[in-house]
Amino acid sequence: MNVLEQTEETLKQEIKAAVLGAKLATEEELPAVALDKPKDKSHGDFASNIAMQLARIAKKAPRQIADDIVANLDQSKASIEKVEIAGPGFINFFMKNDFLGEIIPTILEAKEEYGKTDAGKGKSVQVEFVSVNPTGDLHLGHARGAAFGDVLCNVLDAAGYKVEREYYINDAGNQIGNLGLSVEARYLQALGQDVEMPEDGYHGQAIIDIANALVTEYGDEWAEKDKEERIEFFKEYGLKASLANIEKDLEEFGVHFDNWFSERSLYHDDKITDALETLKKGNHIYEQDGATWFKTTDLGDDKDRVLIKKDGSYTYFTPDIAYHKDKLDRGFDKIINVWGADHHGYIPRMRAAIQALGYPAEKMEVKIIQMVNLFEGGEKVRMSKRTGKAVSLRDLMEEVGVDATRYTFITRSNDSQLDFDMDLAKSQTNENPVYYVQYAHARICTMLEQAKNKGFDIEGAYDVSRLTAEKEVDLLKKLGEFPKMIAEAAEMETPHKVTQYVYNLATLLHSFYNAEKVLDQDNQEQTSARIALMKAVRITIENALQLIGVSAPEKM
RNA sequence: GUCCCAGUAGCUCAGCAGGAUAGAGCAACAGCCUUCUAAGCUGUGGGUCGCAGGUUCGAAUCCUGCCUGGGACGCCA
Repeated sequence: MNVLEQTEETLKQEIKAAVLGAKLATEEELPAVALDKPKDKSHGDFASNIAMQLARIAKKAPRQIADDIVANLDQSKASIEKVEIAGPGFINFFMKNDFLGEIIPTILEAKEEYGKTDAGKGKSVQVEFVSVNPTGDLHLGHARGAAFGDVLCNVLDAAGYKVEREYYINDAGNQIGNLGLSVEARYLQALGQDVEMPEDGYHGQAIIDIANALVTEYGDEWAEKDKEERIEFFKEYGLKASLANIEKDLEEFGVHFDNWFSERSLYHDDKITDALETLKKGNHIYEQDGATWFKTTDLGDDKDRVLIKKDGSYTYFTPDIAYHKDKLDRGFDKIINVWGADHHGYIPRMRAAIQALGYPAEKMEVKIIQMVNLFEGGEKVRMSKRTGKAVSLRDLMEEVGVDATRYTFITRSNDSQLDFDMDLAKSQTNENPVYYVQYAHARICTMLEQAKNKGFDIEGAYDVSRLTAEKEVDLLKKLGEFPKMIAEAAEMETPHKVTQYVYNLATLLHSFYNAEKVLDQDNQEQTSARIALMKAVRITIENALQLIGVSAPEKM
């Protein structure tokens, strides 16, 4: 627990004691004491709405209750400077700023560990994300999902959860057959033959590249062979090549998976028959029209779903149930699926499956990533699956860069659609928030460099009580919030809070920088205190950027 | 027709585990570089929080209905 949280906790205890002391409510009646940070500084450091909440219980006017509470408050214990009652009955607490003095030593001590907490209490969470079919490149939408999933994992990890990142490889369905046919067509085209792409073929550049690689490696050897044998070979070759591409792109994007789970393994390990058996035992299965059905309507879905088609093959759903059973059987406290918006309709049936498998529905959580609209030159770019014309993750990394791409994706809530403006993301101007934050970091680095050159002792003793200027106090308070912000982002699964936080911190830094001079030969004490502050800000910015997966440059 | 997401400043979006005068960036306007990086700072203007009800001491936030935009509703994956 850091200083700020400790202060808050003590204050809560004192308020509770005061309420009980004033006999406004019994222990059982007392609602949880909540403190929030007022937006307006004139409302103090913390505000409590407890008086309003007690109005009904105590049968008194909120302001009267607030008076009673304040009268019973032992102000010495919680390092309170001043208490005010305001508005309809808010109690505003102004804290003695001495508690802020702890923040800098805490940060300088913790370094890259600053921000981490045990808020998650070691609970295990598995996050499955990206999981793109291995049939081509990752496009814009996948990139958003990748960034979101990865940063969510970073945040969960920092907040004390045990996190596992997993990619589910759909290497067993029809799409792999189509992949084989697509590679074949491209291969024969590369050899100059006039063949058409299959109906549900994959038109992306990635397949053309794979076909070209085949030509380079085998020449026209495969054109001569038996068609069936050829397609079988191309299937496996295409699968391997696609996966390698995907993994390479993701690694370059800074996304690393702990586990790549193959759908095929579910067949080999009899996991699918096991899962079906479990459903059958629970009486969730029936036969109709020559197919096997899962009665998901019993569990909140709006229609029943086929598991085994008339032709005897499984639907996509069936191995996916087995996959989820496998995940749950592995004993995670929670599994999170990050899905594209086009899959949201799939949630009720999966939730039904979770329950039919004997798990509580809440074990699985689905985060839906809304669509990304691409803008270039002020125009919305139309993507076409058929022609394969789409902006890929690779394009983004090459044209925009990893930092700006990741940052941009994490600025918005996952359930808002996102306009991705290529020109803006590429621009190295003040319109682009990622540079604004990185600039703050680089600025501090330059200052510290200068301090060294000018002979200041940047490792020496400092007296934090010298930091009393308004902008210094603002910075200190913001720095103190960092661990709590991470814990909140983890609990609410809202990684975009991190970009918001670090942007605000950068704003305070820039503002401070313009108002105050750090290095002052005539004021050594103030200088050492400010150097320590700058170091703490730098560490916090770097840690925040680290969570987002964005670099913290020392020079720009 | 059913379901999901969104609707907040001119634009893009935060805020939505109910709280005080609704925020940020961009755009607009006016200032700040002989001084640690001007990719920066300071200030001004800008709002029926889609609409209508309801719950509440209190609603952008919760509930219901409607409107608009996007998406999903396969024995495809």
